Amino acid sequence: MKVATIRSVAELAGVSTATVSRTLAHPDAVKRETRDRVLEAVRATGYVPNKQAVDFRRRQTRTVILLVRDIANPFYLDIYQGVEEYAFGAGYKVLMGDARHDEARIRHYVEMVRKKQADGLILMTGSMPQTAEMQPLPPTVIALETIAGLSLPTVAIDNSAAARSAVQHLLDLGHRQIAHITGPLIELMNQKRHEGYLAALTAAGIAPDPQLTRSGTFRLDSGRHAVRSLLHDQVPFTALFASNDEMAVGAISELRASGRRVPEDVSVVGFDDIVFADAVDPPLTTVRQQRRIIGAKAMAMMIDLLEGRGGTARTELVPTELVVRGTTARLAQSTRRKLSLTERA
Amino acid sequence: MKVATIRSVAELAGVSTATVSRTLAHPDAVKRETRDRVLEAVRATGYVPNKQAVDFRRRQTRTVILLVRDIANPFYLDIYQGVEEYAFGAGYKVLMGDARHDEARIRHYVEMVRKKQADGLILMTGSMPQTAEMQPLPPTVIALETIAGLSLPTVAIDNSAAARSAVQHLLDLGHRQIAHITGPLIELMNQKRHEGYLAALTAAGIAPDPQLTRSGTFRLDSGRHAVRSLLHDQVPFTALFASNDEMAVGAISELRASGRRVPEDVSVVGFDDIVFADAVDPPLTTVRQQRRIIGAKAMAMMIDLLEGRGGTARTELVPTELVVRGTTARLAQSTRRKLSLTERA
DNA sequence: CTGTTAGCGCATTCAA
DNA sequence: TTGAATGCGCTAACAG
Repeated sequence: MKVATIRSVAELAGVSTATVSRTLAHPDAVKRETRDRVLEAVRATGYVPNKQAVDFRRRQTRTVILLVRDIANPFYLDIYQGVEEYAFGAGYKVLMGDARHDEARIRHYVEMVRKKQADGLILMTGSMPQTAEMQPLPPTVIALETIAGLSLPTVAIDNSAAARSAVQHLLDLGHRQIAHITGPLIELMNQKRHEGYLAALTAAGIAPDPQLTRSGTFRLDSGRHAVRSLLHDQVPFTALFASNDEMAVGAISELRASGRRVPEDVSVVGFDDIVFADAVDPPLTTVRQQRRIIGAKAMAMMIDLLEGRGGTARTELVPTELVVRGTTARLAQSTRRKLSLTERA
Repeated sequence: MKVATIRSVAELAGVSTATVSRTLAHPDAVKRETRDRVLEAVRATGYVPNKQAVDFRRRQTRTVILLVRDIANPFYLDIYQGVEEYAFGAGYKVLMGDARHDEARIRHYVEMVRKKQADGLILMTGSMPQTAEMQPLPPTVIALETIAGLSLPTVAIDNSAAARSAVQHLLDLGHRQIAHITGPLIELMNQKRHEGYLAALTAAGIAPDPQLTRSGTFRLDSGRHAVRSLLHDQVPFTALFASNDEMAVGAISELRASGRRVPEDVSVVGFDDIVFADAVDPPLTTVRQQRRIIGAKAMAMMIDLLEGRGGTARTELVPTELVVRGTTARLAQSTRRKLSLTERA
């Protein structure tokens, strides 16, 4: 089937293609009468401007790549939603790219910008190849990550403060022996969360016990493993802070398997507030990251960057929020007594 | 910063732009010596072909739109992964569009194909506006859905057989009073699942009790509501089949709240095998849909369609699989006795 | 095997 | 206010 082009419209309306173009882009630069004739011809032909040609001509793609660590992680879905929503409104498209911790894939997506398949890059990976051929960097915004050696517009949360509030909640409930399952500590984000944990304890006059910290991988199983290892080492604890919800869920499952109840015997706090945090039983107390807002903000910064309102590399903080649900409870007297006995023994 | 074009490469190599183009696209249609000179010039200039120009010239976008009902549903994420993976390998891009049960949004994404922003459409919505201006339809593949009045290449599962296997599992465990929480029955998919449920019962010589069927919305809460309404109506049941996992999780949570244990008092089977099916406690018995495979297959069909190996509108079935985990158990003697007493009373 | 030519569909000068 | 002319960057006839 033949698609109408600007030429066919121009011929039908008896004007030049330039006038058709103008009528559609700047209607008030065209005499009323001409405009009506053109619009009528547009209607008659069913003409729809070929966006590919328009974008080519304007040397823009109106496409942004959202590059994430792992596309299968629902966490990024919410981010994507925020990005897409904002982009949709502004007439942009969003391509989600899966980095998979694979340099080649990352490189591929960065290359897409050079190949004019996208205008910019929202990075949610912890790294980026910085070879010479990657220079200069495309318009880039970073979300929730930090990339060593790069200073770019960033939307972030205060990981340390967020972790601290989670641990403070446990302290407020009377807990003193609080374990931490961290994320991979190579990443600054996870170091920050651990710092927050330590800071909360220290501020409460508790000397952090290194035995209480176990490092995980963010995967559910690593939450299980961490608990198993804590129990194996017979480290007493009445509460546990996990640096993400999946590990928290894994931890709870392992605690149960060992005969401990949550929250009666052990309180658990997660991080992220993923979709299922509210659905597990009991519903998970956790630190909420407003992912859609984070996504939308990143896209907004991206558009600023692309459309010249760039400003300098600033960082915008999105607030987090502790959501108290069913996995945390006041430290029970009995537990407290039992533990003191254990300690004395 | 200036980007090298094919012209600059041609000048540096002392050849025509056509030769540069050829060298890159059909290397062996070029004399060895020339080729080397061109490649050297490419290296020297850091030339990368402008994909936008290439695609424009070839009137293709190498982009496919994956249009889903609700982008926030992690279910589609796995589909997306399958689609993206296959597309990545074939040099295609994938744009995920959010239909949100909104005709206007659907129309928008269908329009994108007409505007040459995408080559084709993978539909995962239950409907599609079929106004005159939407004709003719763009290259379209349907996944896991059926759209009334449209006969298009489709990748599907056998919903009826899958549901039947789930219910058969419950029958095998000795259950006779099996409830079904359906998805929205306007959709063929959900009718089919309900048919499978009925067929399994009938084949086992059980007359289905309409009271045991409750319709849900696929959302977690509707699982809760369905159970609440079953209990309120005092319909006895020892097992429950939910047409998706979220409703199953909601149902379990409500069963627990009412003092019933899963699976000791009530067995539960879900549908989908979403990421969290394995993480809830106890892990959910469910029907697995191989979503990545479904996605990949849909993309494969799309490419066939676009690249002319189209064939006719065929349907490919992807097998499902019952995954037995912890929420189903043999009907307990005690329960059986209690129920008979109830029935007699 | 290579160069010349001719667009793809559109937006944007520049003149009129 | 409008039209003619130009070219974005590239590929694909066609001729040589």
